[in-house]
Amino acid sequence: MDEKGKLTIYDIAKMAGVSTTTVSRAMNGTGYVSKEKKEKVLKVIEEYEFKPNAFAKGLTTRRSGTIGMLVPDVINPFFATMFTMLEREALDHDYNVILCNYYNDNESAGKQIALLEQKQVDVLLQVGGPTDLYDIPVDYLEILEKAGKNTPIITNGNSVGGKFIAVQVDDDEALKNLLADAYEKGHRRFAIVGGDGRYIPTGKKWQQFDKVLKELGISKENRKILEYDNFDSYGGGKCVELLMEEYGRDIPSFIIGINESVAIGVQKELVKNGFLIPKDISVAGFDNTYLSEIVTPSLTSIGCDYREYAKAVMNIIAQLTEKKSGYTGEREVRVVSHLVKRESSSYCSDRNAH
Amino acid sequence: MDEKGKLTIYDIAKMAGVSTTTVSRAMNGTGYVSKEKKEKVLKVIEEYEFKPNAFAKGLTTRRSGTIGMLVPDVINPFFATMFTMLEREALDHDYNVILCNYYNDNESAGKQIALLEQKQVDVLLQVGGPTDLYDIPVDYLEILEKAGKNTPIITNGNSVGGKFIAVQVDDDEALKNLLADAYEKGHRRFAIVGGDGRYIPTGKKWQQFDKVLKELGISKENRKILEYDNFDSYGGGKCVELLMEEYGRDIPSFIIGINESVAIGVQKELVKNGFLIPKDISVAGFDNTYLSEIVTPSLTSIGCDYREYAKAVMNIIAQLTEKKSGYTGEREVRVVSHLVKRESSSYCSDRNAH
DNA sequence: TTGAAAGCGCTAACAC
DNA sequence: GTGTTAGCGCTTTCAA
Repeated sequence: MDEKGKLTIYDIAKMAGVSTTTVSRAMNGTGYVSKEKKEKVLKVIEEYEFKPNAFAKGLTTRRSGTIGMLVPDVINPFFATMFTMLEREALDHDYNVILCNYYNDNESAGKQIALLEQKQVDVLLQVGGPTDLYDIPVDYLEILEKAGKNTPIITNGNSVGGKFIAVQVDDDEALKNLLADAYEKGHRRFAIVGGDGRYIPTGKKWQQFDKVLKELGISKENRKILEYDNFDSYGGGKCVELLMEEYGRDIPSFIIGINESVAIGVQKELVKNGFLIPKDISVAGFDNTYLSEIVTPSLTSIGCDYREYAKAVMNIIAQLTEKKSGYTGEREVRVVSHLVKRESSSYCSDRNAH
Repeated sequence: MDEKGKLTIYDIAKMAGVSTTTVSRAMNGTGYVSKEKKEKVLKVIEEYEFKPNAFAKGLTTRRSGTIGMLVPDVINPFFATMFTMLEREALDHDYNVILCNYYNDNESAGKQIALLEQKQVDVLLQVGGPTDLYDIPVDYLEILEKAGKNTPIITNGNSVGGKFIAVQVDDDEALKNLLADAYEKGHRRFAIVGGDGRYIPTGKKWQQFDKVLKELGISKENRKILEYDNFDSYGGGKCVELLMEEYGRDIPSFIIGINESVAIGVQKELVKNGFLIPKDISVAGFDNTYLSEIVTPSLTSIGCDYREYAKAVMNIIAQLTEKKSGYTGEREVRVVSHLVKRESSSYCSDRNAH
């Protein structure tokens, strides 16, 4: 027992009348231990609530049981939900998650990654931010690749040609359903607003938006893509302003925000300008966190099952940390989204206007 | 250099032509090192981007540079904001935060705490949940106290007679200002809804609500306290239903939700029932996260400066981990809240009705 | 001002 | 099946 009163494996070994090896084996289920000794050891451990020192363990095993997760902003419910579900899965595997916010500040991200490396995280998961870009900035990529030499990296965007593992959200089918349904309900003028085309998730949504509407026979000018380099509700409001500058009050009847925050900003600005939702304009968004549920009116939204996403990630991590062979699974995994219809979208009120 | 290609302090020592002791001293600023050697060592470290293994370091120093933070639910922006600000402060001190959600499940919390103990977190911070109770359940308290023998514990509620350190949010002054302003604007019938009186934050808000209104001469029946054991928007909606059951449409003109989520639920349910906010009813809440800003109408809210809160916590942690003396500061620290008025509260439309 | 050497608490060959 | 022993990579006495 050390000075702080903490038990060590030696104390347990002594009390159970066995060697430390046997204690270690009994705890971890590695190697042979007779049933009686195992029970004895486990009983002592339980009785004294022995908790092995993770530092000593990590020093020898070179595994920490810790996942480093990098996100731009947990205050955004999308990332919070991602984290929450991952953490829940991780706990089932006796993993912890160190969550790092980097506020879209690549320098801060660099510092965080260095700290995570020191702490010997078993894997680095980056959700959102630079790894979502088609072209990751070279300086940032360099930081990641250096870390990647010792630590596997998972992203939700770019796999950089298989260097990292990407677990992506696939909105294609759900977006198609959303648009088909809107068409069915009489909408003929659409817009998708906000976001930045350099980002993979934005790019994919745009492509599918354009493709599906084209197939439905919607003309180019009625399938408006409005880029606005901002992913929060402020950006959504701004987009409505821009639409009104262009069309006056005759703006598209179906507006999709590039993510949930943008869609909420769109709603707020529409209401401010006297539009009724969904009577005058229908609105939809992505991400489908609890926010879509609580805003007024509640928001039609496309999002993945976060639990499923977390399971996919944990599944990869489990494979990654099994020392036996290297990782042999896919370098790009997809988790599909679903459409949840709520109050913000409905029939087009003047289906013959256009 | 070990098999994974990672540098050790031995490699650095060799390259710099000094002993490992000197390298250690140069890195950590402990003990004497001549200027030249120090510079030499630091140059080598920088050049090879040496990152000392935190396990080995922690094994000897018994400090991890990690804070364990326990919250019921990071998806709730209140906790997310708390975490974000703490993490930012922590990073400035080269600390990381391991965030643990326990979903109001004390058993899960127990498992998380055990894991955090193994990982040798320097301090345990619990925000929300059982530690907010005037009477912490004995089984939970036992878990905490056991952990507390090796690890200092900070809560935002109960200090359990000085056993833990409590950093509390003090809403008293801001709540007084809110009520005085409402009175000024003609409101004479008030309600504070949601929450559970066994929780310290709820209890304190109730006390102040009652005290201030009494002083303003508001009768007992016009300073309604409606308990509802639920802290989310669902609970807020439910409270409006209950008020309407009791008063019909003649409900109090000024309704305060016990927290932000509840207030948002109140707003949503009022709108659903055809009330206009703030024309018919004014609404206010607590917490004042970005949600208060983005909901429609934006919500008048009372909340602390989270940055300031985080600084207070980090300040304590810094003192706690300075080995020299034990912690000598206060066992209960307060961070004051401020009132932010927004669209949801305004004049009472029928100031002479009661 | 510097370095040799002894741990920190655990795991994993290896030998029995 | 079980135990002995040699590390893992750092810090920290202690002696020089």
